[in-house]
Amino acid sequence: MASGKRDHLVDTALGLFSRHGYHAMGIDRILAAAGVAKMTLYNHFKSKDELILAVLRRRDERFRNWFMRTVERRAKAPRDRLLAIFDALGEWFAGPDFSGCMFINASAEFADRDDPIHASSAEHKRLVLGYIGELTAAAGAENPDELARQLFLLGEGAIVAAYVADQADAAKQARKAAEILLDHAGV
Amino acid sequence: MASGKRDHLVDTALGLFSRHGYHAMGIDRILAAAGVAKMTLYNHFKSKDELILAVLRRRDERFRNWFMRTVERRAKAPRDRLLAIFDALGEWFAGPDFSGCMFINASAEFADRDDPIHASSAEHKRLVLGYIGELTAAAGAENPDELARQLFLLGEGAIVAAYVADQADAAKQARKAAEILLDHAGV
DNA sequence: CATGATATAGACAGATCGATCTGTTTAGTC
DNA sequence: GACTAAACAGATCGATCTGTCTATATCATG
Repeated sequence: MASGKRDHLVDTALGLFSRHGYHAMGIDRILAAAGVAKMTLYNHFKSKDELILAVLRRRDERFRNWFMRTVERRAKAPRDRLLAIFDALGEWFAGPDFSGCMFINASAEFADRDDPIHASSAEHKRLVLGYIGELTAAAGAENPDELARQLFLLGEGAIVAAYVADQADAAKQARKAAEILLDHAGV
Repeated sequence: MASGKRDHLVDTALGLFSRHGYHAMGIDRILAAAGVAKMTLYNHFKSKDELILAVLRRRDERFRNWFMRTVERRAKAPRDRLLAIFDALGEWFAGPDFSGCMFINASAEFADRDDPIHASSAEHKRLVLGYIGELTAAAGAENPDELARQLFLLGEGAIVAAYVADQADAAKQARKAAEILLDHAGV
């Protein structure tokens, strides 16, 4: 087993950063929770920031995998899949430890646009938008890119509404708006 | 002048928290930037968290004032005012030191929903939503609350897209989507 | 001028932070 | 059984953090 410790460390950090934020969660608490020695961390990562980057990479991979699988399991027809985006979001929001989007939160704490952590978050959002663009193209929308961007805005807005403003049914509202946009786009 | 120092301190902290985040910005740097002694801060506030709360109260007051004035100056007809929401957002995003929404960012750093800072952010969003609801009601929408919530989602999504994903024209896209929703709502 | 409120500078306490270092133990392989 | 790589415990470092304290200075008002 090359580095099961590293994996375990990243997993533990993922949960703690997600629930408590990046600055507020110190490495000592992460190490204690993971049952891992400090030098093990610094053998695998140069710094806390690099651990955060590894966490974000894993979160991006897992989230997009889950998201795409859920959307494609919930619906088959292109239009239904575009609507299933918001059902998936609703499922996410209703989870027991929903703490907002780790990438939005990371950008909040690492405000400098040149910061690798901020850049990594931007890339994640770009990839999510790209996936929505695949769906709108498959649905034969007249302007698939524009439709994708508008649905993307509804999705991000729903995340904020659910997390910041505590609107439990934000995903449902976003879905209703999405239906109107889809109708208008002839999808 | 009862407490010009207090005002100046809150103003200085507002700019620094906005640009660098809440945990990353220590009080020593705020005090140095404001040219104010540390005891002056602790005479006016019990803690850093209370300074943050004062900053958020001021930001809420200023932002909503600016937002409502801008919307109402840009347009007179109810429908046009609903669209002007997104012109105002675009103006905000294009500003020289746009650093996202201080309330979204605050919720990211103070994740606990019971934290007064998180609660204050939720209240701000509720007030913004309420204002949009006034506009949709004035526009005679069939279901003004639902329309308001959907426009609100587009606005929040645009903030995230502009800040996290670096989409400079997010407000323009949101406006296009809003037009479709307004048409559909018979406004 | 005197007084009392307010602000000042700066040292200080105590905790915590990220990061480094040393030396030991464990696990797997030749 | 010997060698090696990895993880271990834990001391330690310098920096930074919030918050407290003291002693001095400023200033408006009676």
